[in-house]
Amino acid sequence: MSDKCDINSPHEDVVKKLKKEMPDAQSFEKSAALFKALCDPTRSKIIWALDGNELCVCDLSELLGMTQSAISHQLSGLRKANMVKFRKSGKEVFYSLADEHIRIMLESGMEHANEKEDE
Amino acid sequence: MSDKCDINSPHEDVVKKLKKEMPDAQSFEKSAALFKALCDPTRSKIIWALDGNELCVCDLSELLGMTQSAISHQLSGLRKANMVKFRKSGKEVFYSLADEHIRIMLESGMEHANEKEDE
DNA sequence: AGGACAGTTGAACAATTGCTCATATGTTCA
DNA sequence: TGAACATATGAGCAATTGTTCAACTGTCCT
Repeated sequence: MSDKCDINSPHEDVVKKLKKEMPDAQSFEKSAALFKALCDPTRSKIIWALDGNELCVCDLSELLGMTQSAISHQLSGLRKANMVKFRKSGKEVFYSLADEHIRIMLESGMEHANEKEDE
Repeated sequence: MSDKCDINSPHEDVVKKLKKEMPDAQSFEKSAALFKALCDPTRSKIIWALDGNELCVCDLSELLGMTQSAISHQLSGLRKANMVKFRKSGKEVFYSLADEHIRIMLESGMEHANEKEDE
């Protein structure tokens, strides 16, 4: 833990206030989980592609130029996080977005990232 | 790569269209980097705390109940990603948010994560 | 100068990640 | 039934992550 920084710091009050206002750990965990789905390019491509489209693993595999297995593994993670849902039809499995939030987050993330040409 | 799924798939057109519309790899990398700052609870707590407040390492360390070293390492990462800026004053180093986007993203992420009580 | 404090940094480590490869399941069609 | 296909999954592996620990830099104060 902290070696107890200067108790008379001019920031003591702010820290105290923040401690009270700070959302509980679980809230941070949840939002982190949401962002986790988007912090990997492969996953964000998948989510981008599924935005408005119902696609099978094979479609995604071709679109992203990646192994069917790699895609399937990622989808499995997104499934566990309730970010995508799926529908089986014969041999194929069609995936689509299960979460409205994640779509919105990706869209604004992509916007922001591209406004940020300053680095 | 893909073992070439059924070429006559009813989704071939969609895939073709998506291939054309798909943003370049770099765009995805950039947005992923933005989300990466937020996908870890420690980092998102730091960003939350710095939202509107200029805090020193020690303040953050006390607020989060974590080692000063752990905080410093995380800040170093956020610095490299241009997410935070800092100002030295005597022994202390004051950090603040350098990026408007990240603030907005965290806020909406926290909102969305908490609306999502359904799991 | 010397001690105390704030912060940074690098090495080390366990845990996690993202992928590949091989294999398994389940479906369609001849 | 058996071959071909779409997908899922587990083991294995290299790379990355998040933290700790110890050592270091720089500043203030006496």
